[in-house]
Amino acid sequence: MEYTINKLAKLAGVSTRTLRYYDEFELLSPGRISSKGYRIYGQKEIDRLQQILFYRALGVPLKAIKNILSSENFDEQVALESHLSALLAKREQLDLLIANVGKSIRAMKGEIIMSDQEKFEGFLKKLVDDNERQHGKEARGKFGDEIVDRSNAKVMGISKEKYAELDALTVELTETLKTAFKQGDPASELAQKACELHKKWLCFFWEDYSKEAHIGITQMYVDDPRFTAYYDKIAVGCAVFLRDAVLIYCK
Amino acid sequence: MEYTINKLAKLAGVSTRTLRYYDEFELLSPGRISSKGYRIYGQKEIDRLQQILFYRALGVPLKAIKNILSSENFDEQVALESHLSALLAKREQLDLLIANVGKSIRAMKGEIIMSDQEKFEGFLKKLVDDNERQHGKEARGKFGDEIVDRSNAKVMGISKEKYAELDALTVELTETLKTAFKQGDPASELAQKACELHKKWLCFFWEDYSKEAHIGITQMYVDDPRFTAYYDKIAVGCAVFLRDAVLIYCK
DNA sequence: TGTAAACCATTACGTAACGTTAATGTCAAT
DNA sequence: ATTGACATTAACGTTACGTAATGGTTTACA
Repeated sequence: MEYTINKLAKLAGVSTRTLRYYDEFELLSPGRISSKGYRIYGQKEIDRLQQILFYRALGVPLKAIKNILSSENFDEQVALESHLSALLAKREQLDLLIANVGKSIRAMKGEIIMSDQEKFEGFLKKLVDDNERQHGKEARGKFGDEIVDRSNAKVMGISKEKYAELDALTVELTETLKTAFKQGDPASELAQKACELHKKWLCFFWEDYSKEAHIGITQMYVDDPRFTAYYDKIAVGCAVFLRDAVLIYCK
Repeated sequence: MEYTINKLAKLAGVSTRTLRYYDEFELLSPGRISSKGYRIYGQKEIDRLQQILFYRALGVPLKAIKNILSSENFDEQVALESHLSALLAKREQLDLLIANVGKSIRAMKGEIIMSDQEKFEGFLKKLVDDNERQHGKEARGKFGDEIVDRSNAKVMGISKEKYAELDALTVELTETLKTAFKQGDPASELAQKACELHKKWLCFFWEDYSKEAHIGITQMYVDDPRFTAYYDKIAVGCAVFLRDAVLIYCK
């Protein structure tokens, strides 16, 4: 089967300009030229274009593609197989980005807090592993493996409706806490109500609730600058206030 | 936390040139300038850079990113959510490419033959959407939303090793089915083994396996010309053969 | 058989998003 | 006081095409 430039362009989903450029660049020359100077592409060129587009989709520069395809020891099968693993790697990278966006959405909803580093995790595949591991370690050190694992599983599998519920709860908690903080007494009724809401909020993530863990996590809000920053966004000193209130609540 | 240009560049995994360019382009200006003219970035800028890189990763031109971020009614949450769906679409595109490469490898091994059109399928995203949507619709009609949704989720989350496993399984299934078909008896041991392999293959995508669904889908292979074509590429009449074998298998 | 629409060609300037180099000033530590 | 890492601006280079402008060719059809 032979194709003119337009036919091939449509088949492959590229512009004619691209094909002319590839010709000029000597990356893909037409199989033959018609009597009036038209470019005619044959089977060989189609297959080569397929290869080119494969590599292009991977972000390989045209110059490099040229080298790859013209190298003496170019084994199509090996090339495709390594190509496949490159694509799979790219997908992993993409999955990371997706996870990161999901995380950002949850962060915005106030469900979690992201550190500056975490904010770029999706872009830095290298750093990710270590980061994640370390972050996990921290939390694990304080509350044990099981709770974290189960809470993770719970976050992952949360349903749409649950999400909305959680969202509403977050707003209520924030508002209550803000008002209680203004009054200034951690033992006040409102402050204790905030504690209850906070407990409910935690139970979205925890399989088992315990007073010790509740106290532990609010203490962590105070100790860890990232969490402190988050609660202090509501009002400066709020993290400490919440911890004090929870200490009374759990007494 | 404040960052100099180099610190921020390392944190975010971009070059300092890029940050200076973004400044010049008025896409991301430093929060303040030191007495000696150094760029100093603060929290606000970090968050903005994160947004920028998100969109950049999607291939959105900087000019457009500028518009998006500066638009009056820019709702971060909505933006992130639409962003997420864009990423998911991108992954679908990538999955298609991966499938295409896998196909090419098998084509090279002489197992299948690809038409010129098929050779470029992975690159034509426009066709994908319609296809995918139509495909989804049909399957939903027959098995209900839930199974499809869950199976999608499963495909999405498939890992590298799992993919290799699936690929190997596909090859084995094809070979077994081909041989069994040649013998001609849907009740034969080999045909029943093909059914078992097919079940295993399905379980890669299905959360819950049931005999009814198994029979249903093989019937669909017969009813839907696209699927029929696929299985008949192995051998003409193969779709019917598989359905008959599965009817016995599930009896 | 004429003619418009569709398709082919080359030439050439435009662009996006930085990379790179050069020339020079600043900071921290020895 | 020097050294090396880091900061600045200025300006030209690069990649992979897009987008005219200008003109010849093929095809459809009235």
